[in-house]
Amino acid sequence: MPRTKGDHEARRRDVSEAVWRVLAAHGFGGLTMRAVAAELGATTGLLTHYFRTKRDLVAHALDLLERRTEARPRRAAGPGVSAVRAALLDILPLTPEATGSNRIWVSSWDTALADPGLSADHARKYARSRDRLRDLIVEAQRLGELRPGDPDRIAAGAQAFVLGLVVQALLDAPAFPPRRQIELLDDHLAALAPTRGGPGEPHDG
Amino acid sequence: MPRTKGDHEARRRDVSEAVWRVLAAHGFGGLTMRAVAAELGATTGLLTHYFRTKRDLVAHALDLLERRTEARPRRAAGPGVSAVRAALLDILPLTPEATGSNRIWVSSWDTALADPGLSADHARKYARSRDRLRDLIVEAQRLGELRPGDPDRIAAGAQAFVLGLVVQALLDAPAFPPRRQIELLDDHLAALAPTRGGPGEPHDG
DNA sequence: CCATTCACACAACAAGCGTTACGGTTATGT
DNA sequence: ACATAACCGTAACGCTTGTTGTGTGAATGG
Repeated sequence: MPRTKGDHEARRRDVSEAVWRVLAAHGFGGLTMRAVAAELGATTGLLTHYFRTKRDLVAHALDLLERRTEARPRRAAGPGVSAVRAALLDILPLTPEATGSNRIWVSSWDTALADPGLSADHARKYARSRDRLRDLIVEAQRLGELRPGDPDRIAAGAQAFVLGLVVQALLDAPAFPPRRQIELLDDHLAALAPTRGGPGEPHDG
Repeated sequence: MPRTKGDHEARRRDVSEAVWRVLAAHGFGGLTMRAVAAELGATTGLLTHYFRTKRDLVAHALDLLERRTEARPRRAAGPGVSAVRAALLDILPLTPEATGSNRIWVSSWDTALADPGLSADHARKYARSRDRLRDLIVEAQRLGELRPGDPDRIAAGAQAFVLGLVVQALLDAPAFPPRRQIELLDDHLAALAPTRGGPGEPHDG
């Protein structure tokens, strides 16, 4: 019975992608039903057919963006500090696609800060990311590629650094081209390297 | 002739402070003329009397916030790494007032990213802050309290770190109380300390 | 003490918003 | 083939928005 065969969920994906494009271009302040519909080459009738309310529409778009970001192909890397580096590189806006995603997340903070529920969602999201990073750091420490120290703190520090770098790169792209972002990330990692001759050498047992 | 004597500029300050309060509470998405007027205990008639348009109103409020932030009393500190630490501590949301200011700036990124002109304003602002930080870092290096290395890069790294920490602290206040923020900042600075026995010891000339 | 002028409340405006109702078209199941 | 139901364009709704115009009261200058 459907005009386009039963891929109801595929249509919702199309709509969400239009939401992403509008958000990346005009932010939450410019996100209207009509703008999304126009971006999709359709009318608001389509939108309300697939989403009850604007809130649902945005929630689905952000949820899908998060899951897609989480499921995207990751940079391959050996264990140790190399894996930490790869995980952090995966966050930075080094490609147009990553730039778009990051733009959306940064923009979403305005709405999130005004709504405790959304703030909690974001907090959970970043806490999970921090935990994953911590595991990689523990492994790198075990291999003696990172100096010893509370891995939770090192993870929180690295995450803060990368997050701030994302913001800088978005607001001042010319000053933070990919090469510079990578350079700064490597500086940060170098500062976490084991001190030569001090504690933190590889364990051997 | 004025009802309240000629402090035209003082009234504009009052209005701007109401804007700050609305922004800190409801973000840019909740910033309306009526909301500002209500916060002020007045009507929109007052607002339009002092500002031609909403754009002017917001611009003045943010401009004033920036100047006030820049002119506020700074943490006293000796020269060297202590001054770097103090400058970075001055940015973090360690007090309710600093939390409010940071909330506003983070929220403003949504609007800024959608407008190249505003993005450029922000870029200039952060570049200036980075330059000031760089000067402090150069001095700390000269005193042998910071390891050698391109001071511009160290400044950019420290600024990114602090900026990201601000975001984390705002979105997840329970996980980042003042003590934890300071702890993480000190971790970052410790990682920049001169390596014992390596290069970077104090010059004596 | 009167004319003037600033300060601001009040009310109205058009435009744009999210949302709802409806109707025509099209593919499917029987 | 026919009934059915999903798809979605069209149009209207009530509401909120930024902005404008008008009017009133208070303070001032001559």
